[in-house]
Amino acid sequence: MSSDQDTKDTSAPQPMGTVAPKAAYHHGDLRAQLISAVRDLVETHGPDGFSVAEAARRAGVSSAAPYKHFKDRHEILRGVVSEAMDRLRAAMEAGAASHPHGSLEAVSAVGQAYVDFAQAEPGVFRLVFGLTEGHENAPDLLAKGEGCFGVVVQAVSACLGLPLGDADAQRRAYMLWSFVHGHSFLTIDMKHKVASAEIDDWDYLMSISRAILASTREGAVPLS
Amino acid sequence: MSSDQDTKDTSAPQPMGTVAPKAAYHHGDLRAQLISAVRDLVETHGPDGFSVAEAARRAGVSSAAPYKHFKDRHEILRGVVSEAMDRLRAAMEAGAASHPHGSLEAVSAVGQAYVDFAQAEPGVFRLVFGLTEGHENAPDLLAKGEGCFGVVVQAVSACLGLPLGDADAQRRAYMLWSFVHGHSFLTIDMKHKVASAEIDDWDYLMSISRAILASTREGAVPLS
DNA sequence: AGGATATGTGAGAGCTGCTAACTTTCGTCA
DNA sequence: TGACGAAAGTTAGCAGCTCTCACATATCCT
Repeated sequence: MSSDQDTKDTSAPQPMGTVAPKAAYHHGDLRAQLISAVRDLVETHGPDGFSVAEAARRAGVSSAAPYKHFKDRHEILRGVVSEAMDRLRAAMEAGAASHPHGSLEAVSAVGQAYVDFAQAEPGVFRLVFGLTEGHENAPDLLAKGEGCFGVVVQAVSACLGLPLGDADAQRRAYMLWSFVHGHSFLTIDMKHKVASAEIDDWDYLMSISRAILASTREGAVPLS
Repeated sequence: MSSDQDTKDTSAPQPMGTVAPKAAYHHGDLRAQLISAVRDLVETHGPDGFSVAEAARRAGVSSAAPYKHFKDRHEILRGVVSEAMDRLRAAMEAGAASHPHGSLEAVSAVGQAYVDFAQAEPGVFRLVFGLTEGHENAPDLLAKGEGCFGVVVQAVSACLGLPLGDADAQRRAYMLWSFVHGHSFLTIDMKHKVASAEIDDWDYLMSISRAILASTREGAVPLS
């Protein structure tokens, strides 16, 4: 029930020519619109500089309306995070798919998608990894997180020619992930500061991928 | 003026035997005590689950008192961050100093200190790297951030036998840092979840350090 | 049609951030 | 020594936010 991000488009009950998103009397899809509004707010005013009241105002409803769709302010945030993780995963998969299966480039592209996301939506990115309240009680978010990690594992395994469950592939995927994650964070934290400024992401990612993956049996990166 | 973290200990004007931090009539060091209270709150209730009212309550003063020391709630947070960065830097330097100068172990120890800090104070750690409001207007925090990075650069440069300004050392230091940063974040985010759980930090860090630093001229990690 | 249900509104309780005006304490200097 | 000004605290209070409750309205199902 209550499927997320319903682009299901309730298909205007009355074909009255109201321009566009004003739509239905009973509003139609407040939920999606609220999430969208909150995403904007988080992006512009930072993760804590958001209020459900303001979001409601932007959606053109009373400040009590949101509570018909979310029990908490935290649940709204979780909704935003959930939607964001879906997009992140999609971007990662698209990145992997845009290069030959099993290639080093495919691995790098997954990382690039990650970095791109962080740079394009730093506020949301921080929100995704800054959730503390309700995080524990949100198995769906954890599942999506593992799903994202799964994309990395898949690309890495393919590149190494190892089966999906392989422990070594898993470890290297984690190494890669923590690398990309850290780079993403540092990048958005001091956007135009410090030495990191003039790093070319793609070269950087390729270097790292090569360093971590290029030599499984040559032991250049001896794990454990 | 208004030096931060004054451990300057106003040395009880009246040597009345009040046990300890109750102290002076005019309270003595509200500022430090507020920062401490907020640190606790951030740690237990998450970065946004803090209120200056609650902090004031804990310090035993009225809810208006904090505004004699900080203009904003944000400024209090910045105070906490500032203090935390001092401790982080001290820990990193201590880590480096506990191993031979220029050794790979010294580099790893810097990373270990970082990870330890993140695990010991996940809330504060997230706060440090999650600040958005006032971050721009806080050159002191940026300076401290670069100071921490400087510790890494120093250890790496020493390990590689390169001068302090060297660009290659700088880049490798950044790689290392982003790695450690990412690992720290992922570790605290899914403390007891996902594959990463049973990673031994020290082995992990040594592997990474070796991979990134061991071969400057052999080009195992060809940068740019 | 008619009730059940989902989705909206308005009023309001309780908390918070922050300011203003007042009071107490401390340091300082004539 | 005592008066004065600044520092540091207090109470009162406004505005804004979260969330709830009772009520209104639109939609759906039979």
